Amino acid sequence: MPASAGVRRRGAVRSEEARIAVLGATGRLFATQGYDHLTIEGIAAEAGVSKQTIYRWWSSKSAVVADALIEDKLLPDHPVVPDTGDIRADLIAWMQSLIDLVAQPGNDGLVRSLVAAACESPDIGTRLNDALGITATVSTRIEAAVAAGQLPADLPVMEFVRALVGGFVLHSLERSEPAPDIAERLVRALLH
Amino acid sequence: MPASAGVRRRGAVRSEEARIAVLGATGRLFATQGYDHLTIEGIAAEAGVSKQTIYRWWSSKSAVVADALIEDKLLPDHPVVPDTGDIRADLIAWMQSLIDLVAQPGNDGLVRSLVAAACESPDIGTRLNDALGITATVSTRIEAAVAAGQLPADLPVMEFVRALVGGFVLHSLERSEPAPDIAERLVRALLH
DNA sequence: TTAACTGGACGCACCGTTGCGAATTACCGG
DNA sequence: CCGGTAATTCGCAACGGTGCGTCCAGTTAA
Repeated sequence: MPASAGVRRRGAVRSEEARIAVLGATGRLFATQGYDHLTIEGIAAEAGVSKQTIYRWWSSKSAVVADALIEDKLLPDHPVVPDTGDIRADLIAWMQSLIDLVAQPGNDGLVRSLVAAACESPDIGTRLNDALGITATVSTRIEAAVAAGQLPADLPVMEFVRALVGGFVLHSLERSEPAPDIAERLVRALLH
Repeated sequence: MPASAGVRRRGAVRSEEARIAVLGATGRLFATQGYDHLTIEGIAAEAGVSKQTIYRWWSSKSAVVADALIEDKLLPDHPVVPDTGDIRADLIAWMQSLIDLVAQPGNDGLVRSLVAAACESPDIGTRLNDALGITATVSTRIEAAVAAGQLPADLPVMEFVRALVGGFVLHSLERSEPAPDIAERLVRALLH
């Protein structure tokens, strides 16, 4: 009798090795080529796996990317918001580290790729938030500032975070020359 | 002798008719299918034009889209920021009309398509700003508010606009249930 | 004469699907 | 306990379809 309540399955079991290989290959190709040049056939080749194995378990390119995102195969470590008690300085420092991150060579198209992926699939958009933890880490810091009386109690935290991140995203998409004080200006636009 | 200083060209001249047809077809297909399902072959067929004619004058899909954007073939009329003297109310009204615009049936994927296009081509991102006039119309209103003393004199206007629009974009990408007071909350996140 | 146009064809890449043989794993009757 | 059978996985290979970007031939217009 099966230990679990699930119906007993018959036949070969899913290859964990193949699953890992696919997600790893997706991460590597995503990093080097970006989202839009990512292909199922390319992933299959890189992973040393048959195309059918991918189609059996994932419904689309965006589904694979979403899973790779969850398993942290896609992104380098992302900065967390510091908490020195000075909300403005903390946000500026965090924003600056974000900007430095995407300014590193090899990360040119990172934001672009992530946004493109989010455009294609509703899942990715929401999972991006969860996986990156951006919303979580920033909003807890904001709420702490609200509790400390540094920000008004009725501040719509969710929308504040969205405006902050959205400003960063638009800035990245414009690919303009990065003004050195852009982090400070962006935060000051929100905290005046 | 040619009137202009340019070297006299021989042979047929570029067909303005074909150019207009291409940009018009691009606008129609963009509206109905969105950016990512837009194809050169589809545009050629819709415009009643040979594929070669498109490739002769534009280098890529994004180039065609960028040109269509410039000629105002892509977007419905976009709202302008009112000026009642109350900056907060004006911004909320404007943001609400933006939200209503993309909430209309048929405009579901509009923001998504525009952002996807902006991801693919640097031109489109910057031209989007110019063509929509978003940056211009909002920032003049903001500057008026600054002049009226309703906003601090050292407010980074550019970044303020980016945060506002960016918040709207991220909200659109998430495709979540649109909270009825989202416009008011977004503006309040910036103006507290 | 020269350049732009149409129409059609090409090879290439990738899509998403299907069929096949081989391997793996549970069940079931002897 | 053992061997057969059914179910399910895998890899390999092919299919038709679509769009890409290019090229060529023939026609039309300055």
